[in-house]
Amino acid sequence: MASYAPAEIEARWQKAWDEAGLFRASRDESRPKYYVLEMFPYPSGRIHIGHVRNYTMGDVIARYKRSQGFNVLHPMGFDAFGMPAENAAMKSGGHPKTWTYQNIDDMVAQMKPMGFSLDWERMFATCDPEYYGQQQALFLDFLEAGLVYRKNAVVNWDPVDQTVLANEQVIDGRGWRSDAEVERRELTQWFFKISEYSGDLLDALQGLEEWPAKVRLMQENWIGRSRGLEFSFEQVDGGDSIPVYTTRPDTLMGASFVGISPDHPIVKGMESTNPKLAAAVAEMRKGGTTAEALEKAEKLGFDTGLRVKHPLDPNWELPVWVANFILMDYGTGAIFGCPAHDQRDLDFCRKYNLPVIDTFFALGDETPVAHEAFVPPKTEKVAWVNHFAGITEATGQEAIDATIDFAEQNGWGSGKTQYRLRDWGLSRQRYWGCPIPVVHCDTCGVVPEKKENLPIQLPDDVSFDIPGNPLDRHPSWRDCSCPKCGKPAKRETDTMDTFVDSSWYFARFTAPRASTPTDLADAGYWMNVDQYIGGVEHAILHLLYSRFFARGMIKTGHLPEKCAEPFNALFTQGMVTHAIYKNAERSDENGQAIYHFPEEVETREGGTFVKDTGEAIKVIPSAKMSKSKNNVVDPMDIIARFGADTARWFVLSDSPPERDVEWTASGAEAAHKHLTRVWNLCDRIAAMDEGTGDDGALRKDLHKTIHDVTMGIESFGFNAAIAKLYAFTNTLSKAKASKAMMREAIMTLAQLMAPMTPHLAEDIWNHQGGEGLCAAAPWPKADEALLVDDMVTLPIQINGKRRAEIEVPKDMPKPEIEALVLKQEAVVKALDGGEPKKLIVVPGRIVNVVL
RNA sequence: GCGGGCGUGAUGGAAUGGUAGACAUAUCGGACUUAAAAUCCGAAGGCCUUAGUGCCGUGUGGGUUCGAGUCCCACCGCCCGCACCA
Repeated sequence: MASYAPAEIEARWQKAWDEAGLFRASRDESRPKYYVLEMFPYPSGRIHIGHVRNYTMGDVIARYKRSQGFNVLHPMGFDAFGMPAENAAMKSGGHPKTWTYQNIDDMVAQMKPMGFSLDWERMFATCDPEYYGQQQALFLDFLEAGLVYRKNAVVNWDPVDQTVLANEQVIDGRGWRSDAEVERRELTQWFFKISEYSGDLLDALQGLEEWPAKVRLMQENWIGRSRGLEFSFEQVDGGDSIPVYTTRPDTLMGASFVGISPDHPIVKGMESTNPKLAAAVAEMRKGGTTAEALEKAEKLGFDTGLRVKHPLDPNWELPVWVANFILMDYGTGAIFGCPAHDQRDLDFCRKYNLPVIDTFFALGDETPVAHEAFVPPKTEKVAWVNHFAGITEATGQEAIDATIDFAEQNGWGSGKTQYRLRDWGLSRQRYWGCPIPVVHCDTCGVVPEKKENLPIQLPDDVSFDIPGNPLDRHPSWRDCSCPKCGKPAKRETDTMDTFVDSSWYFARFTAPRASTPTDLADAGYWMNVDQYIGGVEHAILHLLYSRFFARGMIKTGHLPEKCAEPFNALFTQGMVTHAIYKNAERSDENGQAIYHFPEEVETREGGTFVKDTGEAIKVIPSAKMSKSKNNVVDPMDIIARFGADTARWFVLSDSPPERDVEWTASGAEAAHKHLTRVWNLCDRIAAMDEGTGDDGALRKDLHKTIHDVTMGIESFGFNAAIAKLYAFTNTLSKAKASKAMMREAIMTLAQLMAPMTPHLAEDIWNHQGGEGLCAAAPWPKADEALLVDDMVTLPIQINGKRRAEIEVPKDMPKPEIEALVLKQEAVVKALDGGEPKKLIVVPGRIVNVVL
C-alpha cells in the first residue's frame, strides 16, 4: 500500500457512495426516520471554514444515525435572495440572478469534495421560481387566514437611494451606501401577525428541552411578556381620552405628566395647526429607528398644552407632553411619567422642570428622591406614603396587584398582559426577493393574485443603474389586470423579507418538488427536524419566525398538527477563529494598521516576527476571520493540502463544538499526521503474520472506546470523542495481539472514525476486506461485560487526601476491602493504633478513611 | 441597567460530587541521520538546605459534604444577548 493520499481516496469513495445511492432519502414507514439539518447557506460564492464546521457536525450526526439504522434525511439548499446580489449587480453591472446561480454552482463544487452525506437531489435555492411560487401560495393562504395584513409603519428611509433600510444598514443615522441622513417615514407595509401567537410562542419554549437554555431565554426576553394596567386619561377640555399602559400602576400617585409618542394620533392631529409643535416633532423624528440611534438621542420633550385629569382625583390636572423616547408601537404609545420611581422619567422631569412626587420609600429611609429614582423592589416591603387604598406597607408586587384590583373594582382600568413582540414587517422595496402576490386595483383595492397565476415571476430585464426598486419602473411587469374585475391594475412591487424564505425551507425539503408548498404525507413522515444545527446569531429572528410559520402552516393546512415546534433539538455551534498578526512597529501611509498573512510571519524565541523584515508582530489570538485582517483560511486550500478528512477532523478536535475553535497551522498538521498514522497502522496490521499477545486486554480497550465515542457523539462531545480515538490509536499501535484481533480493532476504529473521517474509514474498511461499504455498516456495539475491569485500582484517601492505592477484584465485598485498607502501611501510620472515625468504601471507585 | 454564561498547566481543553490536568499543540531530551526534515521513543502543574506514597494547587473569600473544578453564598475578572418596552 502506498502512502496516505487523500485526494485519490476521497474522490474514489465519494463516487462509490454516490453510485450506491447511499444518501438519497426516501420515505419508508417501516423504518424510524431521522431528519438532520444545518442552517442553509447564503450563496456568497465561497464556502467558509465556518460552513465546514457546521456541515461536518451535521454530517457526523447524519452518518452516525444512518449506521444506527435510521432512515436519514440530510438535505442542503441555498438561501439565495437578498441584497448582496443586488449590490454586486450595482457594482459590476451583472444580473443578480446570474450572479446568484453562478455562486451556487461554485459553492456546490466546493462542498462536494467535503464528502458530506447529503441528498443532493433535494437541493433547491429560495430564488427558484418553483420555491418562491409555493411561498406565494403560502402567503395567499396566510392572507386568507388573517395572518397577513397591511398597516402603516415607520421605516428608515434613505432619501438618496430611494429605499427602505434595515436597521443594520443605518450607521450613525446615515445610510450605509449613500451616507445620506436617514429619515423616518411612514409607509404602508405588509405584516405577518406573529403577535397572534405571542403567548403560545412564549409558553411553548418550556417544551423545547433540547434547545440551549440560552436560546430559549433570548426568545423569552424577545417576546417579553409583562402584566400591567391599562386605563385612560380624560382630557380636561373634553378631547379624545388618552389610553396608557403601565407595569407599575402602583406609582400612579407619583404621576407628574402624561407622555405621548411623536407618532401618536393626537400629535398628528395637532401638527397642522401648531407649527411649533410640528417643528419639535420633526426634530424628534430625525435619525434612525435603531436601538443604538435611540440610545444616543437626547431626551426631547414638547408641551402640547393639553391637560388631562388624574383618574383618582378629577381636580388634579396633568400636562401632556410629546416625548421622543416613547414608542408608538409598544403599549398604547402613551405613558404617565412618574419621576420619583423611574430614572428615565426623572431625567425628563428635571430637564423640563416638572414636579417629582415621592410615593414610595425604602423602609426607614424617607429621603426624598433627588437625582436617582427609587424603583420599589417587587419582592421587598416598602413604605407606601402616597397611597389611595389604605395600605401603608407592601412589596412592589403587592402594590401593583392592589392597584389593578382597585382600578378594576372602580371601573377605570383593567389588568392587561402585554408583549414586547411586534408584528413582523415583511415588505422590502427591493428587486431580488419573492414578489408579494397581490394587485392594487382602483376599483377593488388590494386583490390577492389567483393561485393558478403563480408563480408571479421576477422579470429578468431590469437595470440597477438608477436608485430605487427596478420593479417600480418596469411598466410591463407592474401593469396588469385586476384578478377580480379585470380592469387595469398595478402589481405590488414590494418583495418579501428574505427571512420569509428561510422560515419554511425545512418543511419544503421533505417534498422539494411537490406542486403544493408541502406534501402532507411526506411532511408527516419526515417532520420534525430531529437535530437542527447553526449559528447562535439566528437564535432570535430566524428561529422565532420559523416557529411562527410552522403554526401558520398548520392553521392553513400545510403541516400536520405535530409540527408546531418544527425543531426538536437545536445545537448552536461556535465560530472558527484565527489569530491576527498585526505589525507592532509601523502603520501604512494612511495610518492604518498593517496585518500580515500567517505565512508571512514566523515564531521564534522571544516572539513573532515578519520573516522578511524581522519586524515585531503583535499576535491577537482567536479573532473572527475577516478579509481585512488577513486571517481568513480557505477550506479549499486545506483540502488541496491535506484532504477533506483532515479538515473535518480538525474542526471537530480540541474545542467543544458550542465554543469557538481557533484554526492553527500546527493543529491542522497534527490532524493530518494523525490520520496518516492511522493509515500506516492499517498497513502494518495488514502485513502482520499471525502474531500473538493479549487479545483480551485489547478487546477491552476497544469496547471501552466504542462506548466512550458513542457517548461522545450522542452528547455533541465531538472533541472528547476524538480524544478517545487518539488514545485508542496510541493503544492499538503499541498493542501486542493476534492478527485477527488487531484487524478487528482497526476495522472498528475505522467505523468509529467514519462519521468524522468517512473517506479514510472507508479505505481502511476496504483494505481490511470489510464487507460492503463502511458507510452502510451497522454501528459497533459495546459489550457491557467488557466495560468493567476484573481488577480495579482503589485510591485510598485519608481525610479526603489521596495517600495510597490498592488493587482489588472488582466485586470484592466491602468488609474484605475494609480489612485490606486497614492493613495498608499509610493507613496504619495515620491511625497510629487508633480506630478510624468512619470508613467510606465506594465500590469500584474510592475509599476514604476519616480519622 | 436587565438577563445569561465562563474563569483549570505555556496553549486549546478533559474530568456521572470520588486518583485534577485525559487528548492535542508548543517545549525539552533521546533514537534514526554526515546533517536537517519526516518518523519513532520519552519527560513535563508549581514548590523544595529533607526529591518524598513530601507540601501546595482548578479566579478570590466563605459554606455544605467523609470527599468540591463540579453544589450553595459573596466578591473580582472576562464573554455573550437584550435594552428609552412604560
